[in-house]
Amino acid sequence: MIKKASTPEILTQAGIRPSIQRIAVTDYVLSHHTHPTVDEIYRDLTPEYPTLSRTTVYNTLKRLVEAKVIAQIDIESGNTRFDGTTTPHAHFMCTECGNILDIRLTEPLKMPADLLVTYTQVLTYGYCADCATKMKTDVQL
Amino acid sequence: MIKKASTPEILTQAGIRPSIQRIAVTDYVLSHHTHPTVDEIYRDLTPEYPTLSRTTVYNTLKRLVEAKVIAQIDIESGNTRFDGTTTPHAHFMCTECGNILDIRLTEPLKMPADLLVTYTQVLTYGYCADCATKMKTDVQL
DNA sequence: GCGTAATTTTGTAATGATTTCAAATCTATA
DNA sequence: TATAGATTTGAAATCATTACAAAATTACGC
Repeated sequence: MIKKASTPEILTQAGIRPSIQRIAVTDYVLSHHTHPTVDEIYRDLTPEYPTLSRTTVYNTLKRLVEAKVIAQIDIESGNTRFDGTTTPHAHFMCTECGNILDIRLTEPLKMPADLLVTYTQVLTYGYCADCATKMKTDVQL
Repeated sequence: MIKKASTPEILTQAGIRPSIQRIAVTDYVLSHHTHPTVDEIYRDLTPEYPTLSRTTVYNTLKRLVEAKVIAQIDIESGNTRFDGTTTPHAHFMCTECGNILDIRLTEPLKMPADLLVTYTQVLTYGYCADCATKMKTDVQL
């Protein structure tokens, strides 16, 4: 039986001292699978942590990304998003409704052997199932 | 014998009126395979076109991307880059020296059938061949 | 060619995400 | 409990990008 590590444990293992704020931010990203932005995280945590500063959110997220506890997703320029899932997977963003989906990659990318690849980001764009069908209805294809 | 389209022709076909400035910016991106940033393009064109405005460079690049004449690469957050090659290929950025390489994709990504994918960006990071060997030497692996 | 409307360019100002920084607060430990 | 070190905070700075309105250029009818 493997016990799931608690957020403070995860932080300690990553060499990050588990302060109240860091636990809150980490918890948020690990438990919400919505690929939240800095501001979404800040807004949602503010009611419970009224003194929380945006800077702390920025600093914490940066350290979490560096420690590979979470992943940074630059799928939308000008709005960095974060992902609690760090196992390799692709992302799809619907350009119509803005939804971001996780896509399981079936095969690893074949990269030239002389490159030492440490990180890969696969970003795809288009119309999600819902928006694609809505469009067909709208234009009577 | 297929004749290569001239830059004004390319612009006209894309529905963009070929002004002097637009031709210069388009030419620059199509002929430099360095994945330039807005500022690199602006700086390099300024000597020949002293009145050129940064806004014009931004506007032109935006229209070119929309018309799919060039591609936008968001491999480095906070520094949008542009690519004259629009055929599908991946990018690799060396986090040590900053070089960006084109990577030919051997197999298309398998995406869920219910998604209508219109654009894909594959971004990879790590150490290029040169920097990887330098590191080995440095640390005496 | 000339005048007028439409388009494009320009430069400045505004925006907005992110970073910097120093003071205030908190935490660990002796 | 005192103190040093780490963390948090909030205001100010930074920097890429966008908005906007005036100036310049271009297209086109007369």
